[in-house]
Amino acid sequence: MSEQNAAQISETTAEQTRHAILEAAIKLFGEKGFEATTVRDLISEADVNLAAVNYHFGGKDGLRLAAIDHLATQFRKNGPGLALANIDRNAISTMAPEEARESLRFIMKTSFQMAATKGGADTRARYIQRELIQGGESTERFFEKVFSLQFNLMVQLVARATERDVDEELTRVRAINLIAQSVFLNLARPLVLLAMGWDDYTPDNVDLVGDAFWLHHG
Amino acid sequence: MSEQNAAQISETTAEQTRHAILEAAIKLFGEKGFEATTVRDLISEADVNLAAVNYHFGGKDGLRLAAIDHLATQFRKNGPGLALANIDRNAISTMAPEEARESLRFIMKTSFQMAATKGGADTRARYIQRELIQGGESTERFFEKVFSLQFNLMVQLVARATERDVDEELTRVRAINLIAQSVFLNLARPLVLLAMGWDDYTPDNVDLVGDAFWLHHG
DNA sequence: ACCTGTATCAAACATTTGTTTTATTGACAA
DNA sequence: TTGTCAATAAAACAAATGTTTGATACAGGT
Repeated sequence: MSEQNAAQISETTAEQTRHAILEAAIKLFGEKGFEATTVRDLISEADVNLAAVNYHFGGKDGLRLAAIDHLATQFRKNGPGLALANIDRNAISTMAPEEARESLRFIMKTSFQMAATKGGADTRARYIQRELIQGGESTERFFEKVFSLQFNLMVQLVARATERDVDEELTRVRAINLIAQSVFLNLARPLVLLAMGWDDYTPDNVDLVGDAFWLHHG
Repeated sequence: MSEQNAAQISETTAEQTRHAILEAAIKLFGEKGFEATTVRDLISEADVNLAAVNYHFGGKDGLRLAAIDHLATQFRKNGPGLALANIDRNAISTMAPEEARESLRFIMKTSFQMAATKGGADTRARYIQRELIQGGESTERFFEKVFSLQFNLMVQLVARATERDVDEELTRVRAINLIAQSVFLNLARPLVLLAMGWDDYTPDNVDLVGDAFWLHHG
């Protein structure tokens, strides 16, 4: 166990810096965007040495990809996956439309609430949503690691809610349009606050938004 | 008229460079983002001298604001405002719900179609949508110059479609959620294409999307 | 005690980036 | 022709940025 201990101990302290850098990356990339965030911003936020980013992640671009993986792990545990986890996946195919709609509304409210609430979850969500629109490798990585699974569950629920088939493109686009509403309200927060005349997303505001999503079928 | 002519002629050629730079800015800011676009990228795209950006707009930041103003003008003529223009604004308040819904669907289809179709309009839309999420001065500028007017019309239509009051916050959020769907499908195009298994927004795809927006009331 | 390899640190490096400077052009008026 | 002034062009500048280098600390194994 000797060499394991050696590895363990050194990796433990190293893991702290790795973690600090990843958290800083998610925070700053989410707030200001990837290009606008400098390596010196990152190491200042994480309180580590300048060379640490290159040493541990091979560079700024490497950090970007590592941050997605890091986030994907967290996201599966604490993200909207949590809301989806309460749904019995095997039961979806036999759900009544009304029940599927209720599940969808619950998921929408919960995921938006988590994303909009201050305290870490919001910057994480903001980072993810920035990557979504970026295109390129990071978007593909995020899609397969995080988005794909949950999206398919949404599609199944929408299919039941609208009494249509899961394979229909219309069903899939409708699922996207549900996600769009939640994402936009977070990503375009500055504009939404202006349009609503709000100063911030208060609990009351979040409640109201949760009831305003369009999700009935036509 | 002598000094006017002098001004006119020189301003004419100068206006060409101004215009070329503005178009390049909208294109590149939309494609890559503001920070990721260098002044040298811009002058290369516009085929003008390096100093031209600073000479005409005072700097990269000045160009950003000027591009919004430039876009606001075009947008009022050729943007979604066109779709809204077909609606008799005075008639909205007495519209039947069904008629208001039809108007909304028409606006959604038309504006998405224009934004998704290649040929200039798409990069313009992408630029606008990037500014929306940016925050800060540019977002405020865009909100008051472009978004505000059209948003209020949407609110009025949603109010009629859902038979609720224009002053209700629920009505306003619902209007935002309509816009969200169209914006997201354009802005998150890389993700949407992955999720749908599409290569691009073909006319058929655009048609399908146009029918998939959620806008019935509940 | 000595060696080994990982991790951290300060300093420096090579580019890139936004901006400025200086010179030149070209059109129009006198 | 000559002078004037807005516009353009090429070169240079200073600051910022991602990355690399060489030295040092330090823990664990021999």
